Amino acid sequence: MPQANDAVAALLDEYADLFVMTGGDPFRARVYGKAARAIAAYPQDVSQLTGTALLHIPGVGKSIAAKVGEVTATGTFAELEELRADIPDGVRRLTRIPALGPRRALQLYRELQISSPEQLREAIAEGKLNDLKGFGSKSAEKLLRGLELLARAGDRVLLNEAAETAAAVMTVVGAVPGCQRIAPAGSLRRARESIGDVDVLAAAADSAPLMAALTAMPEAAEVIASGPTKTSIRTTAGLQVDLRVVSLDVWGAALQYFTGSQAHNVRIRELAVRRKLKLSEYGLFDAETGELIVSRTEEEVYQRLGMQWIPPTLREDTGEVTAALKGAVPVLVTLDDVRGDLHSHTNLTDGQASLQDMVTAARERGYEYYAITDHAPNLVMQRMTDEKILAQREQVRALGDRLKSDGGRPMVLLHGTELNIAPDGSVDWPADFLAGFDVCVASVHSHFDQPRAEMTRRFITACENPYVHVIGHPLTRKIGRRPPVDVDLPELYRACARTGTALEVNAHPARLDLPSAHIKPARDAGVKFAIDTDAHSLRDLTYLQYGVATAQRGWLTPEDVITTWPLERLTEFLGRGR
DNA sequence: GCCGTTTTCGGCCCGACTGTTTTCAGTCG
Repeated sequence: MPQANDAVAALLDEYADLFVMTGGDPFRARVYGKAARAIAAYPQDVSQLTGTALLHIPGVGKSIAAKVGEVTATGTFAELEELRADIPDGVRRLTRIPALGPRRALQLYRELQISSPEQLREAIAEGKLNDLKGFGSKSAEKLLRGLELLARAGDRVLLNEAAETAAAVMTVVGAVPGCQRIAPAGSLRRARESIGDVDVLAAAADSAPLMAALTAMPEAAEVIASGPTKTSIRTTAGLQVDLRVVSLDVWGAALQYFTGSQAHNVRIRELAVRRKLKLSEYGLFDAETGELIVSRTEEEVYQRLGMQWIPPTLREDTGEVTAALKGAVPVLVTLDDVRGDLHSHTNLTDGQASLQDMVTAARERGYEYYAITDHAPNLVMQRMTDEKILAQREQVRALGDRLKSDGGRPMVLLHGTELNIAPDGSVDWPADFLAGFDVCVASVHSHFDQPRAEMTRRFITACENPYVHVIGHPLTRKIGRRPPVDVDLPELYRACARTGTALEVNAHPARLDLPSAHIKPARDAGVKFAIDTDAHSLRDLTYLQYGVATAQRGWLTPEDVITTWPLERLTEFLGRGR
């Protein structure tokens, strides 16, 4: 989706937030938020659209279209600037603290002049909140926990944002004459769930024009450091980007070195030393003579150290070096292995796109099967009814039939739902109704704070429901924003393995849930996985890659992932126990 | 502010939970 749309959407979102803070009509604020999401998901660049064309975007009327035009012309709009003048930016950041919403954030600012998380922490420590109306001891405690979570997330960004920044840098720097190769490195290449700074490695005989291209980018707000081998900038979005340039003949050694992780590199270099070798970003050398042995490719470097090449997603020093020495590195699941998606939404509930558009986009991705799984009635805000979901089923069946006969790429449509796991483990519909679905994902959407024993019981009850096939976003965390639920994981894994219930690897970059660290233990307990996008828009479908990378970080092979299986085998899995 | 009619203004995803409070505001999904 066009980048201009993201920028416009961000401003509308900010306006909606500030508008709510100042006590504005919440319905009006909601319209801005809704328009922002629609614009972010809109396939055409809104800065290129005329006023009347803008009105075709759902939720955009005359007033918002005019603001979009103003943003295109000036980079902002007047009403937003007025609110910005009233409320410091830090107050909006306060609302990123879980349990602190817009109204109380503004209260903190108006009554105690608190305009940053740091100031809030101090105020709590000094007991200043004690005599503030509406804030009791529980509030202070909860805010402190929220502050901790926020601090841990720090200035790190989600994987997709880092990847998009890297892509922009690679497009610009890669186009400079003399740039022979360019690739992402660091934690981005390893696909960690959040990224502190973006590392890009390039090869060129002369680094100067590449560095100049980076610092000249309009997104470069600040040049932190600039030299012949490394240049660092901070983007307008506050993200640090490091560009390193090496000569092409040391590409492999440099890529290995800058990909890390640090722990992995330490392990590898220790191994080199024991073999009377020395490994650096410039190559693998004979430790005594200093003679260069290999440096051109990563494969050569690993091979000369007596081990298999290790996929970047495994380089965390969690057993991959030992495996590589034994020739036992698993053949990891790849994007090409994935045959379908079992979790997606349409605008029947909270998705942005129509059934037809989602299906068309899924088909273009080359899926063999694709499931529509809109929300179920117990998530009341979604207003789902039996009638609506059954009517959708008719549409899905009809569309599925058309796909078979229109001569296009074959893709089987599945009709499912995303159920809500109630605090007692029950789900929205009784067995006879659930039996009508091809696939049921069941997820926790509320009551995140249940004690471990209850939460564990809750999940196990859901697993034991024969109509529940997949547990969606199992830990329900949002990276940097909401902690995972407290559940006895080994118990959960045992229940999944016993009942043949798959755990989802939710591909959304804000979720990546089940988190990679938990995937391998679950796999070892006999659990199968579904890599799903949980797509709420056409763009979300492209996030599948992050789910695959997360699965790789969990050492998964295609055998472990039901969404890589042929339809026949998948169908058998979905039909078990009935 | 947008939408869809009821075609000119009323309704807008709705309910539960929490912590605070004596009846409810704020937050969340």
